[in-house]
Amino acid sequence: MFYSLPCVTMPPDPPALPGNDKEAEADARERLLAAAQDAFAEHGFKGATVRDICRTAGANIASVNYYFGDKEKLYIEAVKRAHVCAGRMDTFPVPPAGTPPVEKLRGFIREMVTRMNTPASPAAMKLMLREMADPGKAAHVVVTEFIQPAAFALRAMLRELLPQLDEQHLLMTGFCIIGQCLYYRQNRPISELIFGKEAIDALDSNAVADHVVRFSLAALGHAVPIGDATSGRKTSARGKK
Amino acid sequence: MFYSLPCVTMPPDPPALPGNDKEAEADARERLLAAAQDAFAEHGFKGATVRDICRTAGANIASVNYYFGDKEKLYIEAVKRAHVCAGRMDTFPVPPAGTPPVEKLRGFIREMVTRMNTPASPAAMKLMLREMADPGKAAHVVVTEFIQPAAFALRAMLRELLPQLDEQHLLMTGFCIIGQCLYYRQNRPISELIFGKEAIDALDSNAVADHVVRFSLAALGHAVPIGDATSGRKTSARGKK
DNA sequence: GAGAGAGTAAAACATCTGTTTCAATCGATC
DNA sequence: GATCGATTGAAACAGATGTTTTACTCTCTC
Repeated sequence: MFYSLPCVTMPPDPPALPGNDKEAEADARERLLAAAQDAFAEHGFKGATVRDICRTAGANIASVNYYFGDKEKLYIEAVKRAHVCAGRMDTFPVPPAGTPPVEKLRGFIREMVTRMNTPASPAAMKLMLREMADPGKAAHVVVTEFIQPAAFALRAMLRELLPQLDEQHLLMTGFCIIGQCLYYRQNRPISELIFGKEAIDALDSNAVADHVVRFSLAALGHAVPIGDATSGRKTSARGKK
Repeated sequence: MFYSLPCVTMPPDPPALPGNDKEAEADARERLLAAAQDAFAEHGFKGATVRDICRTAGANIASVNYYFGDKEKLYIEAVKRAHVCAGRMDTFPVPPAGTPPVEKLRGFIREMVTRMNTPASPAAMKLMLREMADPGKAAHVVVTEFIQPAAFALRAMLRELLPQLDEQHLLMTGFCIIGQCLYYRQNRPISELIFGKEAIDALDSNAVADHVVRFSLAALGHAVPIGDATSGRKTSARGKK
């Protein structure tokens, strides 16, 4: 199992904060960022108010101007911080050389689903998803540092796995996989409304990861299809191709 | 091909509007709803302003109070209207009796992807997706009338197709399929940022539908896996089970 | 200890936003 | 034509919100 996280797994300390060797009280700037992250995640950019953020952070109204300039710059910084807290996607563990393509893909999907469903910081993940659903000024950061590396890694794996597939179908295949990974978190509230909160809560994160892996690999012909004998864990099941 | 739409395919006239036999000018209430739909779709509930909506609708500020009471009630009505414009999911065409389960599923997925990617009213779809991503007071309507029927229909098909699967895996399988259907529209802006607008625009809606169908059916063992011989269109390819 | 500079506190500002008020207008009915 | 109800128009209101200003308090340096 090569995908043990080598990077941050807990909400990390403020990354490389100058002069932050204090004991208990965090920097005001850092408190503002943390409060902003929560508030923006919960209410969006428009919905969150700087007054509320400052109150939560125990700082004065003027401090957001002092440290960040204005609300929007604070927002962008909060998103940047969130993408670190949520676990940067470009820090995906690299499988050891010689790992079979199918195994690489399996590890990737598992990692993706796991990170989505049990993020180190739920608020950070929520904020990132919000920015993804409605890209604004901060989307560039999220895409460049968080998503694009993962997307390109996935595409490389698929190309290795399906060398005969044209670009467009390769792209769509990646979307099919990512779509599944994103669904559970992106649409969890709605799923709960449809099927009831209990039914959704009952879904174990590991079981979801396993299922998405099997579904995707089966679609690619590298696992036993869903619904077949329960031992559907073998890698290259059918001797086709 | 049984899934030709029997219901609305164009932005329908205001449904059952009392005394609307006029020629050109629409009811002020209807103009407000239309403008609100666009504004809320574009900027969200907080971001859209009643002043802007009224200006677009050519109505007075007081009219939103007069016709709807307040901004939130206008929002709810706009969402209700949107879910009609976007094509109610409970109006899915029913396949003729005796249709094989696989064909039913194939038709369902195709219909779903098509409706998502080429909606009658893009703004309406955008507003619905917004409400789904961040469920508020209007989510209940969207879920009950738009999504739940489709979700239950899908689950019934899957149960018919995979009778030996337990409830949880049935649920997850449905999520895997819906996740793919939703991805392209829900994350189109981000996809464009990652791979470039041209690459995404180049994806034909029909090709996407075909691909999602094949990916899903292959995962269920009812189509040739992705990457196999290009003739992957047969229904029950492998002679297993 | 004086001075400088970083950080904080409280108030004020200007603008925007949802909502309300109240008079004016229009159209049909008696 | 007068009356009544529905609808519209313009202005005003009250509150919230992002931002700025100004004075104050530390802490560190000289």
